[in-house]
Amino acid sequence: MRQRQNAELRKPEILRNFLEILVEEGIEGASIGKVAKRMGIHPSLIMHYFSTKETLIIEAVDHIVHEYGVLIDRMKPRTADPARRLRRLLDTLVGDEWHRVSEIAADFSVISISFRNPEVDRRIRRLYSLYKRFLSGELRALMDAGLIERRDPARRAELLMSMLEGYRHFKHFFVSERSAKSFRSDMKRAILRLLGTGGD
Amino acid sequence: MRQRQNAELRKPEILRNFLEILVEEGIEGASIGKVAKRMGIHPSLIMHYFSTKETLIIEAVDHIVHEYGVLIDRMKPRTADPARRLRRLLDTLVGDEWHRVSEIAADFSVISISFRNPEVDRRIRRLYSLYKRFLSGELRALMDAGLIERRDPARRAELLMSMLEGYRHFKHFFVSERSAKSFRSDMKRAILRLLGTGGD
DNA sequence: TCGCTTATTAACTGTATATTCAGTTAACAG
DNA sequence: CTGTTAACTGAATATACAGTTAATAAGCGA
Repeated sequence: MRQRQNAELRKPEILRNFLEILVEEGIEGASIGKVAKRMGIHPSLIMHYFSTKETLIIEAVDHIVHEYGVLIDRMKPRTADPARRLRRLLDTLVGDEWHRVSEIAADFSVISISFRNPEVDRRIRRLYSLYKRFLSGELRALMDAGLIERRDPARRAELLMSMLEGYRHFKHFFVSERSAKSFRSDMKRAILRLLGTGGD
Repeated sequence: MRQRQNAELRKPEILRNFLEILVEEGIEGASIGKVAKRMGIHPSLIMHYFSTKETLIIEAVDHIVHEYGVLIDRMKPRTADPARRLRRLLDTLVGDEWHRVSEIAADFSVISISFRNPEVDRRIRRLYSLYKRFLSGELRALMDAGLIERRDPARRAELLMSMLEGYRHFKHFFVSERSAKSFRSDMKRAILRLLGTGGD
C-alpha cells in the first residue's frame, strides 16, 4: 500500500490519466489496465471508484463537456458596446484558446462514442444546445444594434456553428500546409460576410 | 469447408463485413473474430487474406477513400454553361448523394484512426488534396465566367471545404430537430454569399 | 487503543483478442 | 490420374480485457 489518498484526489487523477490515454491511443486503446499501469496502481482500484468502464467513459465525457461549458460561459460579453462585442466574439470563436481546451483527438473519440452510446450522445446534444442558445442571443443583440443583418438568429447561429465546426476540423488537416494565421483571417472574413456586416 | 470462393470474391466480402461492423460498433468494437462470426467462417481465413488487422484496416480505409474519389470525379461538369455548373456543383455538394456514400459513423472512425495511424492520415490528406484541387479548378472557372467574386481560388476552396465539412458534421446533430431541407437551403445561400455572387 | 470506514492490493474468473501453424480439402492444369 | 496451388479449418498460442471477491492496511474518531 504505497500512497493513500482520498476519493476527491484519486478520482480526478484517474480521469485525467484516462483522458490522456484517450488522446494518445483513442477509445480503442483506452483500457482500465493501461490507466492503472500508467498510475502505478492496481486495476481493481479503478473499479473501486468507477464501478464499470462505462461510467468511467461517461465521467470523462462529462469532464470534457464541462470544460466547453465553462468556455462558452467565459465568452459572455463584459462590455455593452456592440462593436467590441462582435470583435471579441469573433476573436474567441476562431481563436486559439477555444481549440486548446480539449485535444481534438479526444473530441473525435467522444463523437465516435456518441454514435453508439446514447448517454454520450445526449451530453453532446445538450452542449450544442447551450452553445446555440448563447450564439443566438449574441447574434440577436448584434442585430438589434444594427451591426449585422437582421435574420432569424437561431438559424444564423446554426450556420455559424457549422462553419466553426468545419474550421476546427479543417485546421487540423491544413494548419501545417499553410499558415494558420491567414486561414484564420480568411475564416473571420467569411463569418462576417455570412452574418452580413455593412462593409466587405 | 462450406463454400469455396476465390480471393476476388472473398476479400471484398470480408472488407464489406468489416466496414459494416465498423459502422455498427466503431473501431473499438471491430474485431477479426466478429467479422468471422458474422460471415460464418474461421478467423484464420481472414488472416489468410489480410495477414494482419492493420492491413485490413488500411484496405477498408482505401475502400472508403476510393468511393469519395469516385464521387468527386462524378462531380466533374458535363456542361460548359457556367451558371448551370454552379447550380449543379452546389446541388451536389449539399445534396444527399454525397452524404449517402459512406456512413458518417465510419468516417468518424477513420478520422479517429488517422490520429494514430500515419498511413491512414496520409490517405485522408491525399483525398482532401484531390477534393481541393477539384474545387479550386471549378471556382476558378466560375471566377473567369464572372459568376463569383474573383479571389484566390485555392483559399476560397479551403473555406468552402471547411463549411461543407461543418455542414456534414452538424447535419447529423440537427437534422431531426429541424427540417433538413431548410438547413440545406440556408447552407446553399451561405455558400453563395461566401463565394460572392452578385445578388444576395 | 478499539473499531469503523475506506483505500488499496492480491488472486482470480471467463471471455475476447490477434496471430501462428500444421494440416485438410477442393479446383484445376498437365 | 497426378501434382500443385490456393482456399480453408482446427487447435493452440500468449496476451489483454473488464469485472468479482476477499483479504489487508491505513487513517481517524471515540
